[in-house]
Amino acid sequence: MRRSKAFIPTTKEAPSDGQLASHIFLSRGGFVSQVASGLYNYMPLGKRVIKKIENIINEEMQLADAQEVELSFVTPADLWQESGRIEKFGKELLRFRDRKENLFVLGPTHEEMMVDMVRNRITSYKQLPINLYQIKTKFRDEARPRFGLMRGREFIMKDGYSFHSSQEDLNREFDAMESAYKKILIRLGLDFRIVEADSGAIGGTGSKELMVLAQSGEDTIAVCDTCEYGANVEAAKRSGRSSIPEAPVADFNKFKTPNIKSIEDLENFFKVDAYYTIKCVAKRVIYEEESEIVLFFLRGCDNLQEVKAVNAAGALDIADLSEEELQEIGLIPGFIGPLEQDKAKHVIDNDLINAVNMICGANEEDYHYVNVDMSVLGEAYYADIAEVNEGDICPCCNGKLSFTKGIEVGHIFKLGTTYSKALKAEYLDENGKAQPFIMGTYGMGVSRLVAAIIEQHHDENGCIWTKEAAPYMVNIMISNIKDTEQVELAEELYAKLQEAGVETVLDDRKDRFGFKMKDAELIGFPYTVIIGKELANGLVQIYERKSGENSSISKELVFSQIMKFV
RNA sequence: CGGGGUGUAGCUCAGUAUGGUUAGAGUACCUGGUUUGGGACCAGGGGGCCGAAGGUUCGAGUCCUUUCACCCCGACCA
Repeated sequence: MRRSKAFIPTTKEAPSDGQLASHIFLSRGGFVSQVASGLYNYMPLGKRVIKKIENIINEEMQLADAQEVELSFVTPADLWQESGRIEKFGKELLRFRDRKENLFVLGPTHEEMMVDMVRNRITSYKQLPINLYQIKTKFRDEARPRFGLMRGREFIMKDGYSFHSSQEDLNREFDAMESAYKKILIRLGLDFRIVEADSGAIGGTGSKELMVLAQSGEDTIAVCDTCEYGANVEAAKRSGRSSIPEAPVADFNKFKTPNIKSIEDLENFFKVDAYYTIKCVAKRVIYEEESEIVLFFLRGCDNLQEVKAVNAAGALDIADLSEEELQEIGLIPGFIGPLEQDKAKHVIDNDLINAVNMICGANEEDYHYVNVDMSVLGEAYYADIAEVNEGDICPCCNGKLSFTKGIEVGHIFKLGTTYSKALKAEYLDENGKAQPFIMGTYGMGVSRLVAAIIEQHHDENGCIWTKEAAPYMVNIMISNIKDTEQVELAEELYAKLQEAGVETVLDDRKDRFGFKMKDAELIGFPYTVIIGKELANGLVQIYERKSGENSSISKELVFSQIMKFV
């Protein structure tokens, strides 16, 4: 492409709403432009990068025997009724009616549609397994789109669904998809981690997220410093703590604790580590039809992990509540304890099973119990509801956990029969008996990957594209367009590279050296061939964007050198 | 959905407290010339319903009311 003819509107100035490097540079570099909140146009460079990523996905999916399809973007609301997700998804579903007043939904993900396509067409176990996927625009009416392509409302996603006649076969496919996804991210040059995750509203087990490591990531993940274990904090487990403080010595007693309401107050008052205190986090737990107050008890040094809490309560959601609401049911905020009290449902963290030497609220104004032995509770409801802390011991080895931030670019999980049952999608097994499909689902955010690559690969001057994702591999920069010798060599090299199948831009604009170099750095071509004043000595330079290194080479050798690099 | 902020040239922003020539700057763009190794210089030029609607006033970018859009923090997020 001749730069003089290319539609690549770069700007010196960052958009006023740019927060992240990816947003700023993709916008300044002329890759994307915003049209409304969470909606973006892809300009030529952006479109090329999208295609690069799609091609890699397609190649790896083919190797894994997955078949590409394309489902209608507009989906009948009936299907969403059938699966029950029209309520679950809520306002994120963009709904509208056609001229005949039929209700439709813009697809935010396509489980229902894919199941609908397969049901009554795949009818025998002999036709299984099958893995179908598409790369398609999705729409979720996010409450708050942000960070450019990272969290848009309209976005491009690869979503795949597999159908099986046994759990074992699903497990096999799941592993195959995990390794295919790994390959894709490796090819894109990303530093990532596969972590255990919560499966969210879709339901299912064996949920894993592919996280690109970046400080700007929206997810916090716990990783082990010794083994491969990694998990979203929403799901992270621990086997213990790196150190357990010395236990306080006391007899069981009810103790006057005037106005001592917080864990911090207790620590100071009793001179005891928060580990030996019991914290009560009261929440309103919301179910499909009703809601109730639930008391979550944990060690004072831990925090409630809300996703775990929702799962433990078998709820749809949880919400904060006020002190007044607690008082209404006879609880005294600051002094709530799990003993001799059944004003609301209790969920107690696993780490408190048989815990001893504990201090907890006495359910009486200004009183706490000391030296509580939790085993006196007998049969209580225990669950894992605490968020792991940095320094906790890995559940898989003896390493320590630490936190890092990640961008979720992929999510795979085993759906089981959630959708096939709801939508009555069945096949006949060996015995001629109808069975619901056992399903897996595999998602990868294509447009989000564009942003994730830049989050991980940029510097203060702009984008640094990895080779497999770069919109163009080589930029040939003519320093002085009036120098016919420079122009001739550039044209010759341009023709040769194009013939060799190397995606090349020829910067034949009339601008000056500095301007064109800044522009090349902003766009982030992996290589720029500088044809300039050194040509008088028979030399040109190859500038490598990643290292910033500029190496001189004779004009005769530049073509073969470039071919070696790409 | 709660809290806060911003809408003026393609882009980044002044101007709005205190209403008063023809609404400004930088940058980008067009023409001509100079320049050509790190976002050049000179000269000339085009580009605006000041987010929208209503109101107050002799007069509104500026004051009042309504509304829309976008951004930030939070809630939310397969």
